[in-house]
Amino acid sequence: MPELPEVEVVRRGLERWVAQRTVADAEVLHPRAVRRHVAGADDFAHRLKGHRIGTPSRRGKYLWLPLEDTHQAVLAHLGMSGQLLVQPHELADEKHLRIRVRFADGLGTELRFVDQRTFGGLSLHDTTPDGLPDVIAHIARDPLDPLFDDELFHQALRRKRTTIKRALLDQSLISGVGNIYADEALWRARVHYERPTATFTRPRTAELLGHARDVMNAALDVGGTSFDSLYVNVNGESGYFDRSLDAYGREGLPCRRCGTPMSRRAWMNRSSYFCPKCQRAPRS
DNA sequence: CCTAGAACCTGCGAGC
DNA sequence: TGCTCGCAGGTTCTAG
Repeated sequence: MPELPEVEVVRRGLERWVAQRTVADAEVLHPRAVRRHVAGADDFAHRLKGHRIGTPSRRGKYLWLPLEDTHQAVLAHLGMSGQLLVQPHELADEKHLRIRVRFADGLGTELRFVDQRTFGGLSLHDTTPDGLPDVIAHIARDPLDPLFDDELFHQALRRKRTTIKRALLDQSLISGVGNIYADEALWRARVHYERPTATFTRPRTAELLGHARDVMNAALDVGGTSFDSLYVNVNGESGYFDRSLDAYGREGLPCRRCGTPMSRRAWMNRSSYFCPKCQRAPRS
């Protein structure tokens, strides 16, 4: 389940292995993987051909490959199970290979988009003057972005009439935080997931943001999180951070701070993990 | 306009 | 053995 740290690891891999290479051709093996490319699979493949890839960028969980000398970029989202792999030509196709990009050079490798559940995909979009694909212009900066505005985020929290975990997952307020890191940051900050955002003071917002950054940076240091074999980085190497998780997936296990058994609650078609003692429920 | 909840998708494991 | 069902979850769409 790639979240921001995993996507950044992938971006770095692409920067090393794919940037500055020219596309020879692209092959779409499953149309759903390019469903966000409205003009269709043939158009997607045709438009990539002959263009050189620039330096990959990322915002939140989106990453994109600029096409040099155009105002367009290939936008990628990994969804829940997507992988971008750089593989030797001769290696057998993965079972869930959806898109293949070949290059016009003698390096002997190709870029593959593999995705079991096809929540993710690739698409081609015009870029804004600052190089951002137009369709993700509404996505907020992520907490690891040097230009993320803490005060702006705090003011947005105060205006909302919702609860904190919902806000953390709202990509228009803050991007790159998924279910796992939301639970981790809330546990570290000792905040219950249903605390109303309007009750947040400036110091409490700052503390929560600090914990979100800490847990993401820790994951980044070890190359991302993985819970099963679905996630591997651009070179096919898994990153393992799961042993370091304090909240996510720990139902019934003792809280690492106070020893109280951790709880799980069904929430928005998924789960929230928290310590019932350290993270007190707000008065309702 | 704002917020809450469902839908999308596929493989896996539990239960019958 | 083989079936059904629940679960995983980021984003987008729809309903209220």
